Amino acid sequence: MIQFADQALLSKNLATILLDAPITESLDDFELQDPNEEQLRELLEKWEFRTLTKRIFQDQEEQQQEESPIFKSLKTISEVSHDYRLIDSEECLTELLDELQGAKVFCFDVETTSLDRFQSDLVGIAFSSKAHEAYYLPIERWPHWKEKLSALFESSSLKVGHNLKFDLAILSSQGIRVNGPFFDTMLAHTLVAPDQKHGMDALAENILGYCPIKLTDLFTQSEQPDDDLFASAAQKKATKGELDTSQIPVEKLAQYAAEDADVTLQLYEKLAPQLEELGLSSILNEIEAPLLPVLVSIESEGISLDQSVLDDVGEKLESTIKTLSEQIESLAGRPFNLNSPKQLGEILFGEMQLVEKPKKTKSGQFKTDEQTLAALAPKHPIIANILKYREASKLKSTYVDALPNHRAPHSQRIHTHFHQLLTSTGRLASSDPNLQNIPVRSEMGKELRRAFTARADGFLLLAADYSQIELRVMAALSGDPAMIEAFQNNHDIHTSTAAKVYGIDPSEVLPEMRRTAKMVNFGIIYGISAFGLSQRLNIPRSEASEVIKSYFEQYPAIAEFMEEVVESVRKDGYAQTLSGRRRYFKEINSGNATVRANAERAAINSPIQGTAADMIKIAMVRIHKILEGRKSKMILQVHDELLFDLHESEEAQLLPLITEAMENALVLPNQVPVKIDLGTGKNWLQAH
DNA sequence: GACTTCACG
DNA sequence: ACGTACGTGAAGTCC
Repeated sequence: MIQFADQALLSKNLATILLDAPITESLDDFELQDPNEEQLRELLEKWEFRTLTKRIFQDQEEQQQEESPIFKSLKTISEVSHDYRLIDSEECLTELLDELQGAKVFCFDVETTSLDRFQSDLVGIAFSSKAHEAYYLPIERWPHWKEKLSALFESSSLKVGHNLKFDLAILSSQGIRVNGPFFDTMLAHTLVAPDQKHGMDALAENILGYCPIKLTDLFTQSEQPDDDLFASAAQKKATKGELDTSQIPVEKLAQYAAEDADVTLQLYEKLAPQLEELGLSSILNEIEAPLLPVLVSIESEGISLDQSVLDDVGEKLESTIKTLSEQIESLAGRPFNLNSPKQLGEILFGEMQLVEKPKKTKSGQFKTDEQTLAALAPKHPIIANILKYREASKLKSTYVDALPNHRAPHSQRIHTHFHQLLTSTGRLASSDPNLQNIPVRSEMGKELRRAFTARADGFLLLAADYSQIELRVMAALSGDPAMIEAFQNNHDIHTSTAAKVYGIDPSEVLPEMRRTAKMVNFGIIYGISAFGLSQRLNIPRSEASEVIKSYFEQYPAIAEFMEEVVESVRKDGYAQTLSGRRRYFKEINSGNATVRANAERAAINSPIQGTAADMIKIAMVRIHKILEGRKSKMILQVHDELLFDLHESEEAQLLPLITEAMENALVLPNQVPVKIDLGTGKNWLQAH
């Protein structure tokens, strides 16, 4: 029941507060002068007690005022009622199970001692299947919790959670099998509003108008629970250590955990229809949600790292770095920090004056990137040494030195984090460590791939790559007959392009021509410009223009496709992949030509890169099912490649199954075939 | 924390 | 006249 002491005062202050608030829809009808009780009630229901008090408190804190009348009056408003229960008896547990087993949808949220998925203990699990109602089960008090709950997790109910990858990882490490379907409110919100924040607190406030208790607040000790809310806000930065939830009294934690589960379920109820309205449900239901357990599995498997290989490569790099530093400093005439682009720029262009007018970066420093330096190589021997130093130094610090620190204590393997919807195109991203940018292009860099090995004797690494996937996607989306024909006849696409562009027979294509054609093909995917191409190929812009013109004459449908994408983004505001994944471009109609051109290139690239991402994600889901119950495991995804720890006994059987799953994950339009290259070996280098 | 550079697809 | 290839993450410097 909502009550308030001084209606007039309350409404005035509420209006002030709410005008700054993100939820404004209900304010349109809000009569500021004389709000009636009904309107206030509506607002209060939307915002709830804690959200309001938080805002008022912040306001008061900023102005360093005494406790305001509004503050006092709000204390008299009762919270929107909820029923959060600590499961401390068999009766209560039975009640939970009865309720959840009958529910088509329920939400759960695990509480742990740490955010590290491999070094945290399970403390408790909260459940909710109805708004404003939730249960919290403390693991400590239920030694046989697995037997009690396993059927629930294996049920076919829709499992809702926020950042489910974490919860699934924790439960999986406990040996609990959790069956889908899943609905992750974080993923859902990322699809619905990619530019906003997706943390639960942000969502609770922006979507539900509700401000949940912060976990950090539970650590502040207080004699009077009533004052916690206000005391903790004042000292919110006081405690920022380990968030070990097992240190919190169970009754307190129960309220927090239950609230999270409750809020998450309420978020699901809001987000599911939004997703449906935008036509994004199938992306979540058919691709991203099924991918969750696959990523959990990949991350938990990890990959073996052979330290002796790293040591060998590291030693070589070390001596290269030492020799080169000495040579460079002697050529420069004085010692300086080789790792500082600023200092290097001053040496090369300030002191040595290698060029008339050196290129500058945005902030006015001398440019010293590889492209700039490579052009200066003939001018002075120091340049070649600097480039070699840069390469060695990069390999040493980013890979040789850093990778071993990521070895997990429990497995001695490397477990990357995959970010499912971080990118704007739909690709995965990998971090801590990033295993999607392990060197392969340079000879020295390649050697590092020998350090990534099969898990044990009897296993091999299998690399399965999509061949030219983005060009195939572009051929399919554009429907260009010439490019489609090249793929259907399994021709080398760059040679074929060179032959067309130069008007010669494929047999007459010289390596240089093929190289140019390859750059053009890539350039097209990136939303080509004559300037960009001329830079990469080191040719005059006029020449680049000619090549592009000839390209579009040979592949007219590709030119049309590019225009159509830009046109539809101008009209609808977004580009989409074959599966309907969207990316919005608000700058597509910018008055600034540069900004607009950037948006246009990104818009052209999006459906291509994004469709390829859709395809491999679907393939991963399919392959994960195929591998169920087998020794072989999927262990990595690198955009167009999947890496497996393959048991030798399963090789003959699995290779065709994996190939089929990848080839047919997403059927491309216009009969464009999809091709897979396979390779095996004891390490990642050999597997290619 | 911004900036620069460079590893990958 | 302007200033671009698309998408990422990490390490190092420097303020």
